[in-house]
Amino acid sequence: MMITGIHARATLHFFNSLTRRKDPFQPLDGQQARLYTCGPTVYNFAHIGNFRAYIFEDVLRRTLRYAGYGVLQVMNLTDIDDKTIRGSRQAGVPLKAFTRPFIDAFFADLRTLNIEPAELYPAATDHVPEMIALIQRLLANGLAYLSDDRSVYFKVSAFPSYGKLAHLDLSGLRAGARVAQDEYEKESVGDFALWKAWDENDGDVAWDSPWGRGRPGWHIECSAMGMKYLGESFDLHTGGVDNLFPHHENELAQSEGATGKPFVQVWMHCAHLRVNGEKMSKSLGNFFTLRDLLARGYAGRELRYVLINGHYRQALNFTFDAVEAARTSLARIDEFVSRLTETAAGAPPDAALPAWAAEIHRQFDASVFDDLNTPEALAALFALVREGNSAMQGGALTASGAAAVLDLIAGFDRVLGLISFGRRDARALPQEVTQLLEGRQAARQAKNWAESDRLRDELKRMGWEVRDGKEGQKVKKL
RNA sequence: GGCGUGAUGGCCGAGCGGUCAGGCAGAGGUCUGCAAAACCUCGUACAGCGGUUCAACUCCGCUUCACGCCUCCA
Repeated sequence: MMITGIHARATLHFFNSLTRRKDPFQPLDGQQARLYTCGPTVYNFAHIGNFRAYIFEDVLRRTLRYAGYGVLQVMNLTDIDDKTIRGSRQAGVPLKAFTRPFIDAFFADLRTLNIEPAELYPAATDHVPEMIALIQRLLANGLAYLSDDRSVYFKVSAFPSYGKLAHLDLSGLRAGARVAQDEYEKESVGDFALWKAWDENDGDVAWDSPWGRGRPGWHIECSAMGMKYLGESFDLHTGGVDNLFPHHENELAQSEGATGKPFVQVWMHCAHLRVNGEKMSKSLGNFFTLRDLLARGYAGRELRYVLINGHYRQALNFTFDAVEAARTSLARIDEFVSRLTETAAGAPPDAALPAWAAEIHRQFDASVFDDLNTPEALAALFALVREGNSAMQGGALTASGAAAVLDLIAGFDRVLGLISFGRRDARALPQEVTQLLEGRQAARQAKNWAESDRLRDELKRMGWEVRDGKEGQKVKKL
């Protein structure tokens, strides 16, 4: 790929939830971005709103690589939590057996959406010792305490900067209904569980610890696994906005409380996907899983297009009209790539792009490097489609020029991930199609338009679209 | 109540103090036997009211409406 490498040391800007500003970004070690992305809780199929976050993270890691950085990404699998435990008990199977199918489905869904795999997918169940060790550090630092029921809580009042990520002042926190049941175990309402003593709802999901049988709290999982694989300080931590508080706030407090070092350089959060103006969520029940949408005949890349057609920090309203529009838009891009490929005819790419393409290249890079502005990047892509088609139509694009533009578009797609997957391979035409085309060719030479149209209709019924151009008939599988 | 986000043309969706977002849909045109594709042209869009400014969709204030977080949630 020609463009690889020329972006080395590109200046990236990301909006940091911690500073609430767009800040310039550099990996701490100058080379490799270490990225922690909160993964799925594997008690059910993920929905398209969840995938908005995973696609945002995918665009992030692709952009980092496009910019010339290495990426080490960790995405955890949350398999210890109230819902996975409840599910496994209801199903009457061990926890690992209960979560396995949802983990498999999750990975299948990632492939459907052309989401690049992370380097590591650690599961909470495999990291309980690390979590216990971290809790011990917090106890030693006076930031945690053991309650009467042998649970361990984080002591928020002992960590003065608590609330700095979510920008919340918890001094006025009032006890809500949910909090009340634990209240007399905790010293303060804002305190949260690091270790939960076993209770009957946990069944046989329990681990031994210095404090007795029990299980880790949700937040400690990400701190422990993040630090294990990415170090005590790393570059980027992402998730949906609803993770900002309490989850990420707690993670930050636990991690910095244990190490005394800054935990994460940049926190990034993507906005919600809405349906009918409301957040799409499992608790509201207004969600579509990827499977639901595939069953309706939509393709992974069409959904991916819809999800990157809006900026990640802006709420996005999911509509079927938008998916239909995505389908048409993608067809136009595919058509362009085909024409370009034909024009290039295997020629080696020119060293320099045509001037118009070079300008679009600049625009594309500026867009994605500025806080992942994918809508603008798509606009640049369409500018390329328009200018390129125009140039080819006017015979102004040489084979080598077309090859160079093809390389450029392939470069764009390293970030967007829309073009190079989900397209049907060109296959040899079936015998009967070839015959009909030959018959049609003869009819056309005889200017027998009625017969020509009839054969075109027949081919269409068989699922082949024919177009007539200067070079003769072109056929495409519908 | 606290913190925060948003209101852009039929739909989706960027953006900036002063020449264009972009896509889809629609209208007209070029090309074509026709069709398709492609290209060209076409929309008095920036919630309302004030203010700042030579100039505001873009900055400030207020109003209205919508959405999110405030210990399940991507």
